[in-house]
Amino acid sequence: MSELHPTSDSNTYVTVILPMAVPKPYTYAVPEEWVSKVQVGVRVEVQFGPKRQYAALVLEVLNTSPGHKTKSILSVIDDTPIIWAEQLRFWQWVGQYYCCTLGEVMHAALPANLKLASETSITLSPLFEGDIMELEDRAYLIAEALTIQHELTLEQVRDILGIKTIYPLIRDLLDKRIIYLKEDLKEKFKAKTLACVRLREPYASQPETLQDAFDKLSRATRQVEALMAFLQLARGQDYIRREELYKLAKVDSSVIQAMEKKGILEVYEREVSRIGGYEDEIVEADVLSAQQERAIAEIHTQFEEKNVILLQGVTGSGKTRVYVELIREAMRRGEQVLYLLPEIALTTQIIERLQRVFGDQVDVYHSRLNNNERVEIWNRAKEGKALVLGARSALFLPFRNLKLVIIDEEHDPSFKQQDPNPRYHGRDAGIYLAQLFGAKVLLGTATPSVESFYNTQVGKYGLVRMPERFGGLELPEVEIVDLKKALRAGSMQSHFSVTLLNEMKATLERGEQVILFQNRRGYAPVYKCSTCNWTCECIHCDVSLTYHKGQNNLKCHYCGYQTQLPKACPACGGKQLIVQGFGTEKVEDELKIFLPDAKIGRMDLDTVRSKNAHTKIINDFEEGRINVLVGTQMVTKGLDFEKVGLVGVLSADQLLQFPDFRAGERAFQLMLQVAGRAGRKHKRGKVIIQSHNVANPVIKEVLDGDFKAFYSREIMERQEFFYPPFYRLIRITLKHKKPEVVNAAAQKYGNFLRAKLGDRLRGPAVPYVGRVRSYFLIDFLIKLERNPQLIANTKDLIAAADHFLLQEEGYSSVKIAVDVDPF
DNA sequence: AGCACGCCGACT
DNA sequence: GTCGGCGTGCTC
Ligand SMILES: [Zn+2]
Ligand SMILES: [Zn+2]
Repeated sequence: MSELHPTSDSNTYVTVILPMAVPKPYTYAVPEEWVSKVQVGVRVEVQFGPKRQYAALVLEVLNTSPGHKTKSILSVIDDTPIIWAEQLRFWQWVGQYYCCTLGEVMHAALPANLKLASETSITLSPLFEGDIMELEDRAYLIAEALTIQHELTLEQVRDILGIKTIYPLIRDLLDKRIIYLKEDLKEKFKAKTLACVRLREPYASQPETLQDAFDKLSRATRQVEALMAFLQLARGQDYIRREELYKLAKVDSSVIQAMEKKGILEVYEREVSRIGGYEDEIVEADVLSAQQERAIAEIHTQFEEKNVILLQGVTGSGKTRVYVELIREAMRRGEQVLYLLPEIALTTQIIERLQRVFGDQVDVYHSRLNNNERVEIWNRAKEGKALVLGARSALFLPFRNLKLVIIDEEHDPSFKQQDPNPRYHGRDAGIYLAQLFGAKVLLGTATPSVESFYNTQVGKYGLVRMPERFGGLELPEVEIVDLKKALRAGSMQSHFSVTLLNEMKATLERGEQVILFQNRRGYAPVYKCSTCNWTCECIHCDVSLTYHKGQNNLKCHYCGYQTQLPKACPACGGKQLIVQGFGTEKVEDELKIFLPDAKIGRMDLDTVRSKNAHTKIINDFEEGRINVLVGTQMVTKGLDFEKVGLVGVLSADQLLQFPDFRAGERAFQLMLQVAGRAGRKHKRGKVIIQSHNVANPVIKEVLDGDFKAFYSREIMERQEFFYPPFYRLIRITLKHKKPEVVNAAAQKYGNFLRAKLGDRLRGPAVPYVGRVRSYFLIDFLIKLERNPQLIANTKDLIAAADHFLLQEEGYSSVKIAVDVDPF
């Protein structure tokens, strides 16, 4: 069963990282035959436990026996390391800083194709067209088995071949694209296109020839109708979608195909983000604005002293153009650049813009790629690809000469990984990574995070400002509507003040567009009995269910649980069930009544879920098929604002009520970001913010667009109440299916920590949502002065507390999540 | 993370 | 009597 590989000992050993949550590295012996190939950073095939094999990563090569029994590695998978020394050091920092194991970091860092394990499934590539007879013996056996069985786990492959060492072979087959990992069936990522229809020549450029076309079609009535429908559509818009034509002319593809054959129409694929939008003009402009020139010069000067610079530029100031210039310079020096964005901001628009400037010098790394594409980008980064545009996880790519890291939308909370370990912050980890490489960091945003701005104030970061919009575009005018007053005056129509409704009407009459922001999806967050106040709640979580009118059901936004609407109140039998609060769906619904002629669209998680929906909504908005767009925070990103005359924030209160210390900061950022969407080329845009609590200082600061005032007030509060950037926070969450177990565990765990931490420990406390996915939760919060020794000791203490609790009888199944810098 | 080992309740 | 539930500990 556990006999070792029948090879001679070499007295060479390796310590390896296993791609999972085991606490420490493990040591394996290296048989003579593999000694020459083994080196730090290559993967080796190892047996771990009685029956599982993994691709582990070599952390060290040792020449002395570890003094305990070892297994031998089964093979060396790679000829060259898959990561450089810098990445290994980065992994170690991430593990230490964010309190997780190296294995968890490895798991997050490597693309799936580099993480083989015995349960990994493979399939034959549908694209493989070679003759399997020509494959080498073992490859042939695998390929043959796959033609019969379609799918095999690596465990089964091992059985079929009857040998232990299979990973190098698997790697080779993956490299040659003969096999795929199972989850790979994701289709190749490509730029989104829409099928459109246009006239062929000469009809397109010479309208007078159209009569000939009609003559050609004379006997085909359906085709004549289709052509008329086409011409009708063409009067209102530049591009006509095939779907639209089908709908209006009530024809199907056969009719259009017939017309294609006759040389009248043609169907073509059009890329959705059009060329020549306002942002494009800025990015590709040959001439820099004076402000951009100044910013670039200042960045150069400040980089001589500072490693990190915060570039604070209003929406539309042309920050991207500044990045382009800095990227060009780095490329000329043969350096690598990483351009990091929040995942949702990584839209086709920005990708294509950079591709138009840098051609194939740019790679894009994001979650929509399939496994093969990921590995390709991985390998090119290792070979020195000049520019990688990516989301958080791109930090782990094996750069070797990284000299510039651009982190755009620096303030965005989605840079923080929330759930599985490592719970790292893309911006903070990016700054550390840059330091490892001696690279410079440019943080860009219109609304800096309090931390980053603080760092500019204490001289740690440089600061460069771009206060004006490119091409003299004016910043929008902001108006606050006091909902208390409006309510008293009886001038509210549901959630809309008269001010907002009138302004919307006026905007639409001028042919401009409106964006409405409400940061909550669904119809209403609460569905309850009007007689006894009973509320529909999730059966797995302690939250009320959100009513979704479109699907006519109730949904939990924490676990996805869905249920039908109750006919009567289960508590009192009452038949009067009502909603409370409102989300985007309700806003959309009511607008259809208040503005019957408006073309209303909605953009939130529910409407963009299907494959092309997101792109389609953005495209509809850009081309005017939507003139009122209702949405959640998604509307703050990727929309061309050229024709947006008005932005409305329906409820600022909901943003300000958030139960953590960042509520004010988030609200300020979101409101200014969404306000930044307003602004037309030649006219000033307008922003209306509705609030019940106009006395809240954040409202006034947004009104004035006054970041400085916001910052000064906020930073004082942070100091007074022991919050970042003055104090460091670590949140620890205990979870268990039984409330009494988690309560008792929290008691013990808290006592253990409190003995050393005293008042620095807050809790135990039931969090805002006390039960999620059937797990009961208890939170602790540790507030630490910014003293490296204290922080290091505390992390050790937490590790000790975890160990202490888990070995205590009855608590071994309590889950502990440590989150460093949680908010 | 998985997997084996071991100790208690409810079935053939 | 055994089957299988989970709680516990270990994996080089
Ligand atoms: Zn009731
Ligand atoms: Zn739930």
